[in-house]
Amino acid sequence: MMSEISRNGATGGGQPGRIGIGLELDEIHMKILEVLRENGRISVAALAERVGISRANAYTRFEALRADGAIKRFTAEIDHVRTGLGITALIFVTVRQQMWKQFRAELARMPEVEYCAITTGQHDAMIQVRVSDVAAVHTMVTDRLANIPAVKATETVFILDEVLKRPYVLPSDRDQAARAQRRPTPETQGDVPLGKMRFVGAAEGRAALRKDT
Amino acid sequence: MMSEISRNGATGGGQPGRIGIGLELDEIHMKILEVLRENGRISVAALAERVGISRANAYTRFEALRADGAIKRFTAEIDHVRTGLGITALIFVTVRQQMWKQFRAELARMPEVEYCAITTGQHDAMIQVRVSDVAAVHTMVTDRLANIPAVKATETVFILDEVLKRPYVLPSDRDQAARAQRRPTPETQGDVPLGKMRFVGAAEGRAALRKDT
DNA sequence: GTTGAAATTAGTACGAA
DNA sequence: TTCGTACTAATTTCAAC
Repeated sequence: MMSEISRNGATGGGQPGRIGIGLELDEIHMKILEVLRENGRISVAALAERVGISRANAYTRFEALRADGAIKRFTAEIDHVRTGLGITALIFVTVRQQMWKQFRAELARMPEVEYCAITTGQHDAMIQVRVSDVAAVHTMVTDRLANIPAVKATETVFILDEVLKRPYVLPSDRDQAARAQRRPTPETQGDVPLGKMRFVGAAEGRAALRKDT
Repeated sequence: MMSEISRNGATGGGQPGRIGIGLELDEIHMKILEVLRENGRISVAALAERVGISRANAYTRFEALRADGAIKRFTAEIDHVRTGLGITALIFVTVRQQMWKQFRAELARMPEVEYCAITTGQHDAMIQVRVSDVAAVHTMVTDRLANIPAVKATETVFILDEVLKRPYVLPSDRDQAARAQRRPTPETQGDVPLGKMRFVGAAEGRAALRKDT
């Protein structure tokens, strides 16, 4: 039902961290992942053909990727609107320090939470919830989250539209985007003042896009 | 590579909207989705057994769910750290009104973007990116996003840890959480001041959890 | 909506390159 | 390692109930 997933170690960049433990991923492994993220139910035989290796090899690599953990699981993407959970919201949570364990434990008891990440910045965590109506969001925030001592404050935002959702990003995508990257002149930074990445004041002229709460 | 997905219509709650078009989802359909989101590669035969229906019935329903769009696709969940994309960041974007089309078009050209949602609140959109190191985030924001005229401002936040990621939330989960919901007293709102859901000031005593930019 | 049997396909094992 | 083949087991299809 729930799953602990890899720590990022956002300081990263330097040490290889957990990378390299287990098998080395070559180009063919990446190709396999590429196919599998688009069609998780493809047969290994068809996979072998699309990647250009023998069936036996495909079975070996497929199993290796699974055993190594590079492939964590296979899943079905579901249309939430069709299943009656058409409302999606993001709740930014400020957590009392040293009460993280409790916060995590409570999260596990909330099935409407699809995703939770610990973030830098103004808040400590972001959770994404899927519910049937806007009232359920309010209930969730005021009744359930508010009852967790670890939660100091929240800020809720509704998702109006999910524009893009890629199955899973892979490094090989970068290569395909190489040409897309060649644009007028990289030096010309346009008219957008983005020197610092954080806390660029961004509250102006967006009176629209606001229909709730 | 990219996929347009369902509009939420956050006003929701009232009209059934797109729900009901196509097939009615009964309890068994939900059970099927439940199994499939956890194990997208299970055989239909095994699925039938776990759900408690005949194989022929399972095939019929499986195909119906696929055709109807309730199941959008099957995908493999990949360990990003193992594939070399260990850094995850959220970029909140303020978009110039009436330049949304351009913004979306540019998004499609950025393979490092895994997710993009249009939100209410302080910003207009949130995008999630996966890259190999923190420098790549900076490059992405200053070189690529800054060059899009539609982008007025951005605010970047790093994800330090992904605590929870459910394959896909279903309404049936709510039922299982019914008992979890029974807690001391729902009226006792604890010590958290959460009357309004939005813009509860949340900048205090979180000096830690900050290692970047 | 179910069961059971045929046809097809998937998964395994092993020797050769 | 990877490939090709033969073998075994399982799945999917299609029929009748």
